[in-house]
Amino acid sequence: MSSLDNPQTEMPGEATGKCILIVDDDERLRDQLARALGRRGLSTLKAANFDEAVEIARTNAVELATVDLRMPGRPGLELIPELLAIRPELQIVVLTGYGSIATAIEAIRLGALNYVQKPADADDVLAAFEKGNAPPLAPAESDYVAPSLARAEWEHIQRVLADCGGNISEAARRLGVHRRTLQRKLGQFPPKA
Amino acid sequence: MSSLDNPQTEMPGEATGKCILIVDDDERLRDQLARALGRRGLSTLKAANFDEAVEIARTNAVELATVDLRMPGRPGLELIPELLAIRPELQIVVLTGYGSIATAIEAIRLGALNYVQKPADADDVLAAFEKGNAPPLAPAESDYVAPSLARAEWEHIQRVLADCGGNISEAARRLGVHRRTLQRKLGQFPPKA
DNA sequence: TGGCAATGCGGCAAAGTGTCGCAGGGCAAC
DNA sequence: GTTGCCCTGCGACACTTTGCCGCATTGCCA
Repeated sequence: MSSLDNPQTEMPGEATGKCILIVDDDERLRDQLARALGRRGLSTLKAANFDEAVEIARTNAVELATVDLRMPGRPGLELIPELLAIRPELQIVVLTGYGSIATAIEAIRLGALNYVQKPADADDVLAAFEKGNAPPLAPAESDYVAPSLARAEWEHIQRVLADCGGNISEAARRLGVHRRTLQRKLGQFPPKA
Repeated sequence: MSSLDNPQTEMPGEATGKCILIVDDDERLRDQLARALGRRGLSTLKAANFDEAVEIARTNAVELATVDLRMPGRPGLELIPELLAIRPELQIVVLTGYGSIATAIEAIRLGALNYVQKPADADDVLAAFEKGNAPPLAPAESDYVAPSLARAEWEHIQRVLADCGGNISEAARRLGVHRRTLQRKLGQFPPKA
């Protein structure tokens, strides 16, 4: 258990040393992600909304960006072409709470590199940049098999919960289940498959 | 209630008269879709796998195509660049049983126009072609609200069931629930939201 | 300091689920 | 034909989960 095999603090990857802009309206998530990415050797910049992001992109030589879809003001989807207009070489990964195939497609069409659903940690984000740069047509066969009902339910719960900033009561309302029930479900293990 | 407003048989759309290639290994679904599209004024061609699709694309002036991801032999994802190499103007919509964001992104990267999950009828497919041709970022904010747990479960069940060709026993196995339970769930109403 | 909302947890009736079994239908091999 | 296999629908029953109550505690904000 030496520090050698600790992916938390030592990440090879091509991203090391690059400058990344993190756009998210949730301050806690933003700071947490920034800190984690900083620990992996990236230099980080933060923006809470459309205008801040544009301003920072104009004045800093950012190379990577993560963009939250849902923000007060103009949505993250609109930010993608805007950022690309400023810096055409920018690699953008969309990071969203509750993701849908429709918005994922939109994001890719608009020039995003990849699309990640919360909850996502720094490693997920970095992996998304790498996968986005890899040549396409890699998808594993595992993508072709449907998850079990329990698994699908758990994933959906996690997404909505992340989208509610961890607020169980709010998530329960959105999910249309009783708070007590959600609470009990969360106490269970994540189903394997 | 005149026949005027019957979308089943009278569809305006720009697709009318075009030649569409339907690639799907499930003969029943393929024929059904072909018939429905034919009724809407398209001329249809059918293929059951990679090789048949390539052959038909070579010898026919197809303008549109729907491609199933999962087929015996080479998967539909690989078919996309192959078809585009033969006919660069071809507009391809991916039609898949159980869809994931990952494969949707791959499909778009590979040049597909859009991505539709089964169960999908002819109108869904035509709508996908139209949406794919529309400029991005027009619509869609409605995608931002999470479906209820019951709704999400129902949608997942429908996808897997479609993927199993309507075979309830098989779907139950894949979903990890008892056949009797699936049977009971299917007897319920589709949840509204 | 008093609302207000969120959290965790106990308990209980109601609803849902797993697991039997049985009868019937379609289909391919013998 | 008939044997075997798998699918389907449905009834019954024990067991689990859910909805819904309550209560105590915590954090926030005016």
